[in-house]
Amino acid sequence: MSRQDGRDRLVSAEDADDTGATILHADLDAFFASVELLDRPELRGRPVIVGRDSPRSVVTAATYEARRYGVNSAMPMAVALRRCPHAVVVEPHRDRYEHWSARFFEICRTITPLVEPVGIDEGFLDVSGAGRAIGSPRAAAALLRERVRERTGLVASVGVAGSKFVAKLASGRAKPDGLLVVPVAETVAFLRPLPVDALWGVGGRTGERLRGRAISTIGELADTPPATLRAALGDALAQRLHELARGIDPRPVVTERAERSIGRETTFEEDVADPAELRRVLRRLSDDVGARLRRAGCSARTIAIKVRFGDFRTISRSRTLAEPTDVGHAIHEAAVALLDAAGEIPPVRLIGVRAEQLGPRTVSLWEEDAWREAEQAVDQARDRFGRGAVRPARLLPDSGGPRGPRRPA
DNA sequence: TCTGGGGTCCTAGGACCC
DNA sequence: TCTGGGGTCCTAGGACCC
Repeated sequence: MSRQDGRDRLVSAEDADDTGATILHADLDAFFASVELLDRPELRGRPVIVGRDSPRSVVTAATYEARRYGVNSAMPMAVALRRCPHAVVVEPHRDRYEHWSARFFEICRTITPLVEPVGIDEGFLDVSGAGRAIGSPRAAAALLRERVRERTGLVASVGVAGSKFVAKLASGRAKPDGLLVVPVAETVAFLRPLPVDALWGVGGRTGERLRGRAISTIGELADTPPATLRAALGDALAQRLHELARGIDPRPVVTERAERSIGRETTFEEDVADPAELRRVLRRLSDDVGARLRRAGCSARTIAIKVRFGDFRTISRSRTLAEPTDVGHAIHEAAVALLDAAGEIPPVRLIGVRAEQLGPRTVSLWEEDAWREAEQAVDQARDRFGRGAVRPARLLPDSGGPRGPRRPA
């Protein structure tokens, strides 16, 4: 895999053959860190790490100056600071990232309406139908980079290829501040020498498993009989990887995708053993999930909890409801029942709630209606006065809260 | 070194139905 | 009599991605 510090950067010549290479992958360089630099230009040129200042936090993003010291995303903050003690640590500002992310995708849509966001800071563009004003795929990529730089001050690296997967690899190789075209005819030659970890879907575990079978490069994987691969990896993954390794990736650029789950989880600074405390936190998380379901116009059929213990062992429990819900109160009841059913548990490091099996909102018939109305009132007040303006009394510690609304007669 | 939070997809076993 | 097979749903866990 690329080292992420830009040392194996690869960009293509002006005259690279982009015939048929109609997929672009655009990726903002060191996005969160770059946004922080927009707001604090005096930090330019210094190693900057974005992350929370908390004992269990990890690196959210790092500038290239910090990456040169071996600092990378998802690394524990303590490790990062040992490697780069003079780094400047900046707390994340979600709302700023969302703002610039929206600007970025708007600019992408000036190139083509066929834009598929992937997370907050990258996306695919299908430029096969781009008009004369935009030009060839390579010209489209160059124009996109120019517009992003002019209109945001951020830098996008762009990969241009015949498929999503190869375009994504190309943008990764082009970083930072680069543009790489992989000519369609050279796709397989480009792929073969790369390590298997470069394949989409190969992480630490699968990489190890493959190397254990003497499969280290994409070329070696492409040459492995499918049956051998299936035995090692299971049917679905084996087939996907075998195709990707031979440059086969027919996935189209999709502009919209339905959400499949909505969840919220939190890690405690110190493990929590007190069941009452766990229930209170579940309340907060459940109310948040409910609010997000209502905003999305969804109801959930299944509620799941996730609990991680001090030793990092993690369990999940889920339950399908008699009736779908978008009400925090009902989500909380289900979550607490699941937690109780788990029995005696060790102290908890992380707890989370997730709403699954989402569908369009359904009208509920029972007591939830009253809860739903109460929670909608809170939604509206929050919309008017801002987050944090309203906090149901039952969320306050030790209050026990008022009694819930009564079941309709 | 000691591991966040938002997600997606896959596997495997058991229940249940025909 | 001691035992089929396919399909679907549910649940738990795991790998992976950004």
